[in-house]
Amino acid sequence: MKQENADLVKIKQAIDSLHPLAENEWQEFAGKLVIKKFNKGDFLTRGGQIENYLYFLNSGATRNYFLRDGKDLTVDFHFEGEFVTAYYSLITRLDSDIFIEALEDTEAYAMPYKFLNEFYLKYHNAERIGRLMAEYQYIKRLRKEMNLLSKTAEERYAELMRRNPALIQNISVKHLSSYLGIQPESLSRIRKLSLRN
Amino acid sequence: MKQENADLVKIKQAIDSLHPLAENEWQEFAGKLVIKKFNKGDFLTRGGQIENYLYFLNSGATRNYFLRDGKDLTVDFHFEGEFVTAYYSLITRLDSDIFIEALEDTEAYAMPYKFLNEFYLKYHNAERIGRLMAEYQYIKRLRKEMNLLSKTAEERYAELMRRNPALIQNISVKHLSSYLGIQPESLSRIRKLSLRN
DNA sequence: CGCCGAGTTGAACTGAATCAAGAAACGTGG
DNA sequence: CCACGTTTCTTGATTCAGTTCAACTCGGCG
Repeated sequence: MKQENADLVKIKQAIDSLHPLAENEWQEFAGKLVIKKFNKGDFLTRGGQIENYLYFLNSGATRNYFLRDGKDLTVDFHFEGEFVTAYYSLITRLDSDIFIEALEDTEAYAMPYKFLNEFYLKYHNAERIGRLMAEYQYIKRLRKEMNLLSKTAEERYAELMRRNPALIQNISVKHLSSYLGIQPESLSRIRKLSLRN
Repeated sequence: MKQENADLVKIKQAIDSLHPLAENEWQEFAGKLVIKKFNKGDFLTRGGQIENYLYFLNSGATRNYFLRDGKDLTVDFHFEGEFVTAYYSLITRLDSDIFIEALEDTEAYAMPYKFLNEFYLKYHNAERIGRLMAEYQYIKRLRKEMNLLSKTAEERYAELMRRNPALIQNISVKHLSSYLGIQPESLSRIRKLSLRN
């Protein structure tokens, strides 16, 4: 009980940092949250299915990826304190191309789509949070697209290293390289070169 | 006057297709729209400035691009009946990296940021339209990122050709190639090969 | 110990970039 | 309407970043 409240504080802060909810709105929202636990390697969301949840990570880390010609291509990573979902599928109610896997043991609050949508319709504040969340997701995707268009693999790696050094510690070469849009061997070589500054 | 109403029908339809507005909401929105005309080559938005408008194109076409090492890289094209803006800057109120230029003579309705934001705050329906617009923008960016990660230049060209053949007619090789993330010479070669199927 | 998957290294290959030159299309002014 | 310069497009030759395939190293674990 105390445990659960401590976790709820984190998600409440994450929401309030976008836009504050009135107390009754928050209570209603929190009442619909479902706790979910995933072991390393489990799927939060599978490709070919419709996304039914918006997740908030209490602990752990996840990877959003898709498959193409048997290859596994990483779109994004998420960590404790962040929202995750197969956003495209959540919005469109079409089958997801995106898989979300737990990179380590992960605990999340899940908000079912049905309630999320009702919540958007019922409360203007909720709708605003939905807008801000979508806008924030948009910005992430645009930045990454701009990087892919304008930078070499080496520059993309250097930038990632600068902006998110923790990521480079914890994520496998295989996953990092597919996030950067290159092969593991190439990342390995880039790393070797970048060591001697 | 009749002319103006004819144009307003288009933007009203575009909005209603996201989510309908009440009559009074629409009247208030329409009252804030400013007509702007651009000659071919004019800028709707310049890099280094804060985006102050959400545009709706009554006619014409635009290109969103950014500069890097003197190179000019295309993020997106927009045509009659679509909304355009330097979305990142509009949202964050930070300087835009994105330039928007008119590819031909273009007429647009412009909604000033100040009013747009007030409109979001004042009406739940408006906020919802803002959310849906952001979600739609997100989807476009995700799709393009997935293409850049997973497909060769040739595949990206073939897909674009399939989905948007008009674009290939009207847009210069220089702009199309930078949208695809390749050099004009490469696109020229891809085109030659794809002629003999 | 010995296996196994992840990471690294090497060598050959390839898709696309770059550099350079020519051809076609375009606009502007006479 | 033509002539000119300018930009855009194409083609060729070369280079290069990153891929592919294969072999080897390393650390963890049964």
